[in-house]
Amino acid sequence: MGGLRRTPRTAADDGAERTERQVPAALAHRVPDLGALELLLAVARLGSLGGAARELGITQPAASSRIRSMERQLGLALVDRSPRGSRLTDAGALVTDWARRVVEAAEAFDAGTQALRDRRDSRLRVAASMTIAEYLLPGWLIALRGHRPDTAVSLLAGNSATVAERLLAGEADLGFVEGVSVPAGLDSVVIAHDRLIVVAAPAHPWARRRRPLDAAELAATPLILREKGSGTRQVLDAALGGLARPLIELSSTTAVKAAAVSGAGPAVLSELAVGDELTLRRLVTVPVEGVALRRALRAVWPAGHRPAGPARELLSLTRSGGG
Amino acid sequence: MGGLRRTPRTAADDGAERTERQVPAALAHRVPDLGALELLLAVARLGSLGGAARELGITQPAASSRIRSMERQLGLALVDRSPRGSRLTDAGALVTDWARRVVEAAEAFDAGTQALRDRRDSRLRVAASMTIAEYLLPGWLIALRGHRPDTAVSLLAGNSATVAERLLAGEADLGFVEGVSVPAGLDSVVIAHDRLIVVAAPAHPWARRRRPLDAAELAATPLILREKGSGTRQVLDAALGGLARPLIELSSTTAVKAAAVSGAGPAVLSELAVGDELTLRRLVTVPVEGVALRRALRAVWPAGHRPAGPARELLSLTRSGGG
DNA sequence: ATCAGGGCATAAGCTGGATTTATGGGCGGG
DNA sequence: CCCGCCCATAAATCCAGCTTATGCCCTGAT
Repeated sequence: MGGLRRTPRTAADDGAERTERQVPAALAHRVPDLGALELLLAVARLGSLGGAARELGITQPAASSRIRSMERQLGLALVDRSPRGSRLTDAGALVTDWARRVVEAAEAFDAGTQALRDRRDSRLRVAASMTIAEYLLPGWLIALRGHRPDTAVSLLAGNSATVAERLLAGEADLGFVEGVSVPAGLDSVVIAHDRLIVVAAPAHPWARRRRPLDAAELAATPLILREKGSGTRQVLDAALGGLARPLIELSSTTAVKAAAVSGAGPAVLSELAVGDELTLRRLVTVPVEGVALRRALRAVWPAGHRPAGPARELLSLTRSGGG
Repeated sequence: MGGLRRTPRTAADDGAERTERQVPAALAHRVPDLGALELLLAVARLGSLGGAARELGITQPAASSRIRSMERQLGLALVDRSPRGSRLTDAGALVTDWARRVVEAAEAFDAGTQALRDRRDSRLRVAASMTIAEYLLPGWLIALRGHRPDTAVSLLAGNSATVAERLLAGEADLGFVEGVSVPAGLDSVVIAHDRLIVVAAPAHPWARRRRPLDAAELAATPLILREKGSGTRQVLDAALGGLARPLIELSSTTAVKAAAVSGAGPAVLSELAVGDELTLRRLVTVPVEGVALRRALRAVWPAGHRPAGPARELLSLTRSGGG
């Protein structure tokens, strides 16, 4: 039914010599598409298939059929239909909760890509460091959309220097940086804090360590690190007195995570970046003491030009946020 | 193009009297489907369209066309093609990071629904309280799948009493509960901790509160709560001495969140449940002091029957996890 | 120099899933 | 007792994505 429609030719031909993948079929074949998940959320909220259909701008039979095929695909009864409405089954309630998380991630994706696209004619131009753009900004944009639905936002992501440059050139209205120091010519306010943590693959000796690492041990061990100049690296170098020894230097958080997961060595990363890896136990935190790995996340703007209008709105959404 | 194909008839007919929705078009029309996102991740990892196509079991032209149409849909150049491979553009790297979060949520969805479906013939039968089933278990299942790909797991979600019942009836091998006490006849181990937090809509007076609430104030104020008998409610009642005053009682975490977001009043919820609402600032935490709102999450099993085989495996994955 | 190989693009044909319109059957309130 | 809301089924349509079949580009080896 919902599975592979036909054995793809490539798989049939060289299946013998190909190494078997962990995931036998693509995820997309086992997970309903976003439209179906959205529909399910609407049904849960409104208590009726027809109502959900109206909200999404499709007809009632379309909604009915789509829910039904989702139930077939999952092999689960999700909604109890009755002549006076539809309610979620127990399984349906749980599935809907998981679906909600997928949809929320998709909303963040949407908000992010939209900002990346709207480079021109936008009312609010934001420049942000990579970590903030990656992990925090989409959520802020969704919140902003909730308060001011018609504010088009554009996003430029880069390092602290780029952010400062754009702000000073008048090409951005508000910036976000995570470094240790505020670039010259900018005013700032701390909006949140973030901690760097030491992580290692579960098989690494440090993963079983009880006694916290101290600065000397950390400085003496070669680590998987972001490149010099990144916000993360700056903080670490400052905390250790410029001594961090790189095992490898990589240019993205993702690459650092991947290297650490593969067991190449311990890494230092923002706690924002490793949530999933920790809960999946692909990485383990290594306790550390006596090292100042907390860092401030700051909103910045050209000195003297207090944010106004949409920029002020966004700023107020971010302050005292998470972290 | 990717947008609305045609104005749906319902929208054309009664658009005038319908209240305008926040979201003008369905999310699914603005976000590439999961297959495309998976493909993008594969391209990022492998550095070639053809390689990604092979990994997903499709042909190279299909991958090429799909990436291209995703770029058109998003209005962004995501990959730099060259005669010797493809690399992500700067925008592409950011988009890929956001895409990864969508795919991870989809993986959790898949792991969860699969466990819900595999009720029969599974090698490991898990019973879990709602909160754990909702927020933690899918991640554990993904991790377990990584270590033991062929372990079929079935999930039964319920309250603490149900979990105990199933374990004692031999219908489940391992359970997870979040209550204050361990049900009779079960052995247990604490695998993590969770805190209950008091939240309110940003417009609520408590949202601006600096001085922490104390137990007396909390007990004196009507709160949005889960029903009596839920793990959350048990902990709160115990912490306040059985005094929690309900403003409304609702039967799911989701319903409690929705009520709190809508401004009906303050609510008490697990911190696991409100991550997104806090970062989106739809809810704000209210500081509390002198109330023991920390609770243990426990793995449980029939007294004397130490988990073995797959159950032991899963248990070891969950211990010293997050929290 | 030349050729093989990996990588990407374009074109044409096919298929399946999702949608729409049209219609029918249950249940409950005025 | 009938009207309204809700859901299901049936038939026709349409589009998005897939496959096969080629062609071009670049690189590195012979």
